[in-house]
Amino acid sequence: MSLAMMGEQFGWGVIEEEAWRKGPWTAEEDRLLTEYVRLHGEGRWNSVARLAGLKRNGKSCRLRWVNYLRPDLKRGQITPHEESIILELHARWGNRWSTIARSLPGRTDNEIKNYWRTHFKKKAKLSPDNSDQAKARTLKRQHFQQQLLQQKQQQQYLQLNESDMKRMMSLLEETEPKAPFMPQLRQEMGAATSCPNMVEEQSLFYPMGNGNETSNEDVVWDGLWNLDDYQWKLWCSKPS
DNA sequence: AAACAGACCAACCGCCATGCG
DNA sequence: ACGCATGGCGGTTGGTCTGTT
Repeated sequence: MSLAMMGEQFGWGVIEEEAWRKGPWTAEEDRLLTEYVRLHGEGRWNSVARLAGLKRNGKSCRLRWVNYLRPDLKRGQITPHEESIILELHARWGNRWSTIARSLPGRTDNEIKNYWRTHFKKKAKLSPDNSDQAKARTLKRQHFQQQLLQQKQQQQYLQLNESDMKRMMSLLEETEPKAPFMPQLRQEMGAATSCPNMVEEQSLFYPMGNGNETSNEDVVWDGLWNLDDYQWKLWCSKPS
């Protein structure tokens, strides 16, 4: 007899299924969770589930909020600059995604993890020709998704009321000083990071720019697309 | 046009650390 | 000191979409 059948026979499988919902979140669930967090703040995730009337466990609620519903999330495609930071920090820290994410405000560890896995883990295995094709395909896809996202964000902004805006601003103010890419700090520390391995061990300085940087840097990173791990480490250890 | 392969990403799972009674 | 609850993290899975054959 399977576990499922036993559960059905004795009832507990059914009870369990009723207790916690799984799978994709509905718009209504998102609304309930967002509303609850807006009123009571983050934390106590198990209570959130109960008090907000959600049939989701605390873990699921936290994950949904952190990875998808948080108002300070940046969303949209990773910029070349962010990409360089991800590569750089991954070379330094390995798969410590949450640590890497802290240096990229508005990005989640899950997002970075997914990005790295799809863009870099397999990238090294591809031949140059396939790599070009894949990149072109990815860019095309990203462009399309970006358009959709912009439309969605515009709609969301229109729906934001004043209190939402205030909350967002206070969140930004809270996170701003912790951001590791403050130009004045960079000056004070005299950091010159023309090569990834020259970043300070604990103090990180990553000017994010506006995502429109192109030209030389893009050319450099285009070349890096095809580096495998070993080549990448060699490149990192190059004197500038 | 349909089948297939690969890319992408949301969500789940298991483990570990921490805080609290 | 111990056990429990909770939150955080990294790895993995599964569904969907898109491009290729």
